[in-house]
Amino acid sequence: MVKKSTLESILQEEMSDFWALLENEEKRVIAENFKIQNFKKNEIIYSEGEEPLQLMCLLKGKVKIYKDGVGGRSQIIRLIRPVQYFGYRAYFSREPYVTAAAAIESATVGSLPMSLVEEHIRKNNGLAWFFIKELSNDLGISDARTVNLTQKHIRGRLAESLLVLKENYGVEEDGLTLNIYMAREDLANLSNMTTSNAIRTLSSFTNEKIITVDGRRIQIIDEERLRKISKFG
Amino acid sequence: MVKKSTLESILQEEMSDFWALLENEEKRVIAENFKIQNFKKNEIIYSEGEEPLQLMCLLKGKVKIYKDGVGGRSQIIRLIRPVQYFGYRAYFSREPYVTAAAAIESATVGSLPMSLVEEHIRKNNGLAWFFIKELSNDLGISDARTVNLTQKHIRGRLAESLLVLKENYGVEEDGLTLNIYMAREDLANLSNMTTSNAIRTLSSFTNEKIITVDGRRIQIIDEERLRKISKFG
DNA sequence: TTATAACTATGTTTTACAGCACAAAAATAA
DNA sequence: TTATTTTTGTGCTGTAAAACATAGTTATAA
Repeated sequence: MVKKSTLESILQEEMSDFWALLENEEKRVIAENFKIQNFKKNEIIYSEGEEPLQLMCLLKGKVKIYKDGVGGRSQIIRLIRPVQYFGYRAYFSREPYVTAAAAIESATVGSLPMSLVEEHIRKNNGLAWFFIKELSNDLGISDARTVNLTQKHIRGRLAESLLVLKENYGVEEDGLTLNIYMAREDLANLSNMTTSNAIRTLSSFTNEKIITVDGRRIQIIDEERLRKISKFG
Repeated sequence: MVKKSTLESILQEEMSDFWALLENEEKRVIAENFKIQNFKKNEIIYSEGEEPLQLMCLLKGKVKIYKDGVGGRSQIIRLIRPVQYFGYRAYFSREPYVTAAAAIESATVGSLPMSLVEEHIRKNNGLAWFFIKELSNDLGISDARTVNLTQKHIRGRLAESLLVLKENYGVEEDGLTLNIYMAREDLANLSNMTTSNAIRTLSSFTNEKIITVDGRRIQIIDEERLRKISKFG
C-alpha cells in the first residue's frame, strides 16, 4: 500500500461522494491539483463580478453565499456547511459570479480548477450526474425561498430562518442550542428584514417563550410553535 | 432518404439543440416515445405536489411556472418561451413538483418520459452537459430574482418585469409593443405586488410617458428610463 | 488600562404598500 | 340582444415594516 498524501486522504475521506465517482487515473490528476485554503471569520472567499475558476468544497467552518442589493443591503442566498460544494454554478453558465461568498466563522476550503472539473465531467458520467443533482436541489430551494421571502411576514420569515439554521447546522449536545452563532445583521440578511426588526422579533419570540437568547446563542424551545409561525402568520 | 414522421421532424427542427446531442440509436428510441400535447389558455400543465414524469419542451405559446403562496397569492417564478425545456428539475431531485405550470396563451408542448431522459443522460455526456448548463442558468436567474423581488420597490419591480418580458418574448414589428399580452394580475404576480398596485404603477408609467398602454398591449417608449427605475428607485 | 469601534436593544416617526370598497369597462355566456 | 362574470381603474384607510434616533453593551485595539 502506497503512502497517501494528506491532500489525497482529505479527498478520500471528506469528499468521498465526489471522490468515489472518479476513475483511478482521474484520482491522480485531481489529487495533484487539489489545494487547501483557510479563511478567517468574515473573510471574503469570492466577490460578485469575479471570474469563477475554482470548484470549492467547504471542509470546516461555515460559509454564506450572498448578494449585495439596493442601498447597501445584503441578502444571504444560501448557507454552506461541511462538506458541501460551491462556487461552480457561474462557471457552468460562462459568466462572472453574480453572488459573493464569505466565511461566517473561520473556514477551511478545498478547491479544484473548474477547467479540470469540466474536463472530467465531460468524460465521466457519474460526475456529470452528481452536478445535475446538486444544481437541481439548489434550484428547488432557491425557487421556494423566493416565495417565502416575498410573501411571508417578518415573524414568519424569521421563524423559517431559525428552522433552516437548525436543519442546516444542527444543535449542540443539549438538543436545543443552534450550532451557529450569527450576528443579528446576518440573521436579518438571511430573513430579508432590517437588523432592528430581527432584534425586535427575536425579543418577541423570547417573550413568548418560543426561544431563549443569550448573546448569539439561540435555543429553540418550542419548535412546533415556530413551525406554525413559519407556515402562517 | 427515408420519410420522417412528423414527430421526428419536430424533434429535429424545433428541438435541435437537444436532438443533435443524440446518437442514431438514441434518436430512434427518443422519437418513439415523444408525445405532443396542446393546452388551452390558462390551462394547468402540472401542479405542485404531482410526480414529475415528463421532460417538457414548449414548442408554441407561452407558459408560466408559478408557486402558490400565503393567502391565495401566487408568485410567477419564471416564464417559458419556445423552444425551452421545463418540468425536469423536480425529477432530478427525486421530489414532487414544488411549482406549477400553466399556459399563459394556448400552447403546444412536446414531452418525453424522464426515466428515458435519465437513462440517456447516464450514457450520453453531451446530454448531461446540456442539463448542467440549463440548470446553472436557471439557478443564476433565480438567485438574482430573489434579491430583486425582495429589495426593490414597486416601481423598480414592475420596471424590471417589463424589461424581462421584452427580453423574453421580444417585441412586435413596431419594435415597441411587447409580444405578450398578460393580465394585470399576472403582471402583479410576476412583480410581487397586488393587482391594484400593478394597475396603478402602469398608470404612473403611462403618465410619465415611459410606456403606453392599450388594454393588454404595452409599448415600451423610454427603455432607458425603465432601466434606471429598475436599477434604482 | 482606556479608547474606539462594532454590535445589540428599544422607542418614535414615517411611508410604502396591502386591503377594501366601488365603479366602469370588457369579455363571456345565455 | 341582455345578463353575468371577469378584468381594469381609483380613491380611501390601515398597518407592517423601514428609517431614524439614542443609548447600553460587548468586542477590539491602542
